[in-house]
Amino acid sequence: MQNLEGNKWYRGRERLFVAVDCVIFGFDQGVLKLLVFKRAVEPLKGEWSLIGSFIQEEENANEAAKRVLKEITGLDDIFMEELKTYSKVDRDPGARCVSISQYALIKIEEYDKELVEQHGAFWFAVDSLPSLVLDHNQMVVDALEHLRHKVQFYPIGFELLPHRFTIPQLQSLYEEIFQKKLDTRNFRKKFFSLDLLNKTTEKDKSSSKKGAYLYQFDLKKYNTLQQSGFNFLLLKK
Amino acid sequence: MQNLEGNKWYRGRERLFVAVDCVIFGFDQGVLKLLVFKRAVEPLKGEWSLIGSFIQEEENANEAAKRVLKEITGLDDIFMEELKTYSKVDRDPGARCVSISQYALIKIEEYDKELVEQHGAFWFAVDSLPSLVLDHNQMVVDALEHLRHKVQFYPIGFELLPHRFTIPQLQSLYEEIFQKKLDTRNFRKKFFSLDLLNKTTEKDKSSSKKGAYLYQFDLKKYNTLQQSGFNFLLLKK
DNA sequence: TATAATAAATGTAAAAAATACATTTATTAT
DNA sequence: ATAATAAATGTATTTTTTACATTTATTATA
Repeated sequence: MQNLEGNKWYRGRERLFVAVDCVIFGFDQGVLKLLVFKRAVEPLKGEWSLIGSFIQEEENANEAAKRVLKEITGLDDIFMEELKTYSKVDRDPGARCVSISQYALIKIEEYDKELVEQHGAFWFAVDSLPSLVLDHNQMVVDALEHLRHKVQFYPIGFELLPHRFTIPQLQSLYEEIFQKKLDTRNFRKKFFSLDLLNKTTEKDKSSSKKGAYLYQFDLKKYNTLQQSGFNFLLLKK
Repeated sequence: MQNLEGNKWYRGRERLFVAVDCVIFGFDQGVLKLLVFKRAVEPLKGEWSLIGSFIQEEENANEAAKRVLKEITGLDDIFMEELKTYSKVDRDPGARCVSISQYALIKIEEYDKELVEQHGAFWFAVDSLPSLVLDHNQMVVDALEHLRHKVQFYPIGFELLPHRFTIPQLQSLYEEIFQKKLDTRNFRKKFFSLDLLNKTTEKDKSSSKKGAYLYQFDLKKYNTLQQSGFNFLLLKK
């Protein structure tokens, strides 16, 4: 980093605390959940909060968020994107602090349950969240809105499902995200027409006698299609 | 602001410079343009740049961006939204600085031309921009991608047009944004079916002998429709 | 004052996509 | 063998999208 002495441009400018906060979604048995965190330290000890961190010297915002996610869940290599910046002057009564929210979609059966417990983190259904500190409830509302929009145009739903999943699981994910029942026949027709699912020969019999075939999302095919101007667009209405 | 002495939480945390940078779009005679700025002061004097500012003590990011926009263009009450945060450690060689990009859509005939000139700002067609400082070209690329997406789902195109505009103007705006010729008949049919345009009795004869009727966007109607789960969705492909 | 020139405005038929809707199938437990 | 359960499937109707060419209003000029 360059020596700033004598550089009028930076001299006297305010510097702010800059944090990231992670909105971590999981999909558990038909329910969309969020990982929230009971603060063990002051300030705001004992209150529910998203998981966050100040940005450190040697990392950018996304790296900070990934670091936090790794610390809490043990998970690496997760779908995570910046959402929005929260910069209201008084949003944090402790100090002037800007927070960059990042949302993550995780496969709920893969995270390290012990680690999560150690960090005082819990899963809540998104529709029955407790009151969170600062503007964290707003962050969740914004993240949900974004998720609902984005999931229609990009195949990110798979990030919330196991590597192999059934069509009923996939449908229930979309039903949960859109808060709307979908027709089985039309859902399948639509999804199969996209030609992005590979059927395996195995069935998941955990929720029926007949069992439902397991499928995998074909990311390579998607990438190829997308490059040629393909539109994922799942639901019109 | 609370006294932080004794508050372990903040003590020793790094503080960063936080700036906003404005990606200002305008639509001028069929061409999508961007307002860029020749720096008059060090550092990077003489180079092309987006217009930005450090966030000040008493303002949030959006307020900072609106302040800048007002200073440069004289315009108030402009469509402006946060886009993305740029936080790479070395993005600014002068100091560790995070920038929040904000994009604005302005009606190009309304800004204060003298003010703009005074500030060394110029309009460039987006497809022939000069090289900009830091990661500002990336900001523009990201803003364009966002604009292309958003304009399909939200009626923000009108922010770039005069209050009253013709259908040919509207169509050329979409053609310019999507970089694609559209069919006049289908374009009109689609737009009229949305029922969001009010036809006036006046014509604009500046580009044809016959003249084209002037229309206005009906924001109230849009708001009502949107609340009842309406989908703007302009183009499928 | 007729004609040429110019961009604006319009309609229809065919193809594709979305929707509504009910039965059969595979398997397990009794 | 039968009952129970969730998975899987097909078709007809409606809606939306697409492709495509001519007429209209006006001004300038011959």
